[in-house]
Amino acid sequence: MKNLNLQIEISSELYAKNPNSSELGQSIISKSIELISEVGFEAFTFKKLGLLINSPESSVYRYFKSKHVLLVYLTSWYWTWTEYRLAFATTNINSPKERLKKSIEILTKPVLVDNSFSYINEVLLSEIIFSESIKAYHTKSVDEENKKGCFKAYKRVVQSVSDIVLEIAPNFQYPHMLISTTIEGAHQQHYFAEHLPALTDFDKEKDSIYKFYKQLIFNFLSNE
Amino acid sequence: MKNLNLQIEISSELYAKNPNSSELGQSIISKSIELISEVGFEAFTFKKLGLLINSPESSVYRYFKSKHVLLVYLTSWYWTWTEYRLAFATTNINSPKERLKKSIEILTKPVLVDNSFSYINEVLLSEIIFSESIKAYHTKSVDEENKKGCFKAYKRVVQSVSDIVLEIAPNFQYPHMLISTTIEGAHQQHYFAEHLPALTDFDKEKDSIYKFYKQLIFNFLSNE
DNA sequence: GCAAAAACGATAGTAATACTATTATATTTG
DNA sequence: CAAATATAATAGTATTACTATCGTTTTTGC
Repeated sequence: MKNLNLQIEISSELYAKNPNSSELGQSIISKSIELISEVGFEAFTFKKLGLLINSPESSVYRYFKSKHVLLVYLTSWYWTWTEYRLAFATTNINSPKERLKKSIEILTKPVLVDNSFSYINEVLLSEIIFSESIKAYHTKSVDEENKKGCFKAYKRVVQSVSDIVLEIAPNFQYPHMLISTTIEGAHQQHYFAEHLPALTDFDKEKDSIYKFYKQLIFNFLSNE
Repeated sequence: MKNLNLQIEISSELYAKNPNSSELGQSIISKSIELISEVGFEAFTFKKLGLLINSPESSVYRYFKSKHVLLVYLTSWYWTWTEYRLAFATTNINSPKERLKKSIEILTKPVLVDNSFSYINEVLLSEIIFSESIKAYHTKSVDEENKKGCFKAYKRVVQSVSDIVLEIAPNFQYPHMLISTTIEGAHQQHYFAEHLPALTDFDKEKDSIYKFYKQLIFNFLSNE
């Protein structure tokens, strides 16, 4: 996967000027990932970003019309990239159960190795997605942005994994619910483990979140 | 429950001056519920609230030191109230499965009837909790606020339902995960149904979210 | 290799937000 | 009824999230 030279293509709705098209644009992306993961999305401002990249705020605004749109861009990048990861992990595997298992792994475990997809640190990006992505669609402008297709990549991911679920249990009524519950749930459980441990279950072993959702899904489907 | 004259007591960490102690305080609470559910938490400001209650911003600040603290107060009120609802719904029922079922109902269905707990509109409040409560603990100040006990009521709710789960399956490893996944998941599925339907499953019947989580939990436990 | 276009940097400015501070008036309460 | 407390009215501040202008640099298309 490292050397395929894939281009993650992001819908032009999500930027004013394609950040992939210039050095400044690329450094806006890579440094904003660092800055958001450092200070959180609330405290992240284009002014601070400007200082980091030695450019004025106004230059950042030429690429993204607001910090919110930038976050939506980052989530879209992440889900497009995750689509590829899912495709690679499940291709050539016959057993749908095996494919589902691999998919659950990808959806519930944070990324640990930076494949260095060009200028993007995927480890930090996945941390941002896990802890901040909900803010990308929990706004008053969801409907409008959804119409413009800003969340297509995420929806495709949910759809493709739901399709595997339906291979295993063709009459199952809630495939999308099950998968979006798993994705969002895993993100939150990671957050709880770090900040509100009373809401989760303390784990000596690292993989308890993955194990929990794997078991949850397979138990559910086996009783269908 | 209506006529018990219960007082929901909220920890004094969550206000500068107890809003329950004066007319102004009570109208701050009731009108902020209306305003937040109307314009969303982001667009909610103490200035707009001041206009609604015919008082200056500065008076609101005497009760709550920020709009964030006010949101935490509202969620704390909701979970304290929900604790009572759970207790009433499950008391005198021997079967733990029956108690769990009733609890799931309370946790996953939005409130439809305003019991009119004094000045608080519980229907609107539950809508706020379903769509905005995540913003109360997804901040950089979680740890600090958690230490002060701001999220105790929520944790007690998760604990008490987890205890029922453990009655049914004493060796189950993930009771808190299961319950917090259900609570947060149900909230999100309601949001998805309204704004991002591709992430959920379209329902002719109204109760599909409740049914989904009920089935999820009982299938999980029956395989233990 | 040069003109036109595009991108960028530097700077200024604005409306709104999230508060804080001050003081005078009204209300409560012991 | 005096003292304490609560409230209203008003002003002010730092920060945020932008928008606007303009001169300089860089890119590009011929």
